[in-house]
Amino acid sequence: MKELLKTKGFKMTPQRELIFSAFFELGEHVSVDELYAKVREVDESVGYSTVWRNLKLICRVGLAEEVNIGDGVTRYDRVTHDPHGHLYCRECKQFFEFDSEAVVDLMSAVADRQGFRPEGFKVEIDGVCRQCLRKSKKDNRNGRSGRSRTDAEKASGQAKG
Amino acid sequence: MKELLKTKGFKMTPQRELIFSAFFELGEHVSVDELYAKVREVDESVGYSTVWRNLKLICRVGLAEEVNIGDGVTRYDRVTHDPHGHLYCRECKQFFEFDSEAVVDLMSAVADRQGFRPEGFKVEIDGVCRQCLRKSKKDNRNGRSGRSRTDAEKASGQAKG
DNA sequence: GCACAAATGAAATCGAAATTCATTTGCAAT
DNA sequence: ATTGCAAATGAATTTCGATTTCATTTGTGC
Repeated sequence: MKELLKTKGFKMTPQRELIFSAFFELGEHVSVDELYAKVREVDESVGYSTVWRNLKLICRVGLAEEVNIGDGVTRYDRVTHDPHGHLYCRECKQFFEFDSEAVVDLMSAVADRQGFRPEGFKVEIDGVCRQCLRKSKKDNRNGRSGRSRTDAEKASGQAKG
Repeated sequence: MKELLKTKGFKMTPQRELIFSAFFELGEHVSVDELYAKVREVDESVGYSTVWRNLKLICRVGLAEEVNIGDGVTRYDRVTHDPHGHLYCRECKQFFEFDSEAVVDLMSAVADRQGFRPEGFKVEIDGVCRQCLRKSKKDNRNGRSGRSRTDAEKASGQAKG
């Protein structure tokens, strides 16, 4: 690791070491804030911008890549040997992963057909996960209803959503 | 269209009508700014927030959905009957599209396997498009080189990227 | 040790997204 | 056509994540 950085002209500092290892201890889909919190558990003095810059650095050297699901927060995924896609549950806001040889094959087939050189892909399926499906079924049985705001009310910017 | 809105409790206004039709005149991957510009060509008095809110409304009623490629700008895609994926060229920053029955099938297969109810999916392949591949080959032949900044220089936040 | 580029931390800045608020407008019921 | 009122509008503002600035400190090669 240290060598990977050195050969590219980067220095190794205590903060950097801490940030890197913290990133790899956390799972996938790490946001800057999450990483920052994790790092601060160990060393209170590390600055936010240092965490941010090092997260970018981790990407730059090819150990992670950005993931965007559209909630306004960029997350970072460790680059593994097996590419994967994401299932995102709209109810519980959680990520699930899936690996699929088939997806990879399909992606390259599609790219090939258009003379496109693929360098990476992102596959995201939005929906509702098993747990939440169960839960909402139960809620329906118990007769949960009560809508408080009309569609129009929600659409206008009059209240926090 | 007018009816679709009415049934959901929304009113039709001149601005809304203009914004909706402008959105559908523009192609895919429309940003708020693009739509705003388009709308202002016709009516100088329409406000930015009105455009923004109506673009959200278009999504809310299911006629469009957000697309995020990670460049910090949210774009909106018209929802068509045939779902599609995106090819994004890292060189020219352009989008290309592809349709594929196979992708859809694969997506639902993956979701099924995990008891996940899919409501939508996003497939993005990043890479380099045909044109840019050609261009970079040519550049190489002409001996373009010259690096001005080290990796470390680019990684630190000292200069605009 | 010395030189010097790289790295750091605090604060400032940027920009897209979202909201506030005073005012206007669509439209359903008179 | 008038009226009541929620929805819609536009300008300005706020929010908030991402990114940069800058003065200072720190690694590394010599």
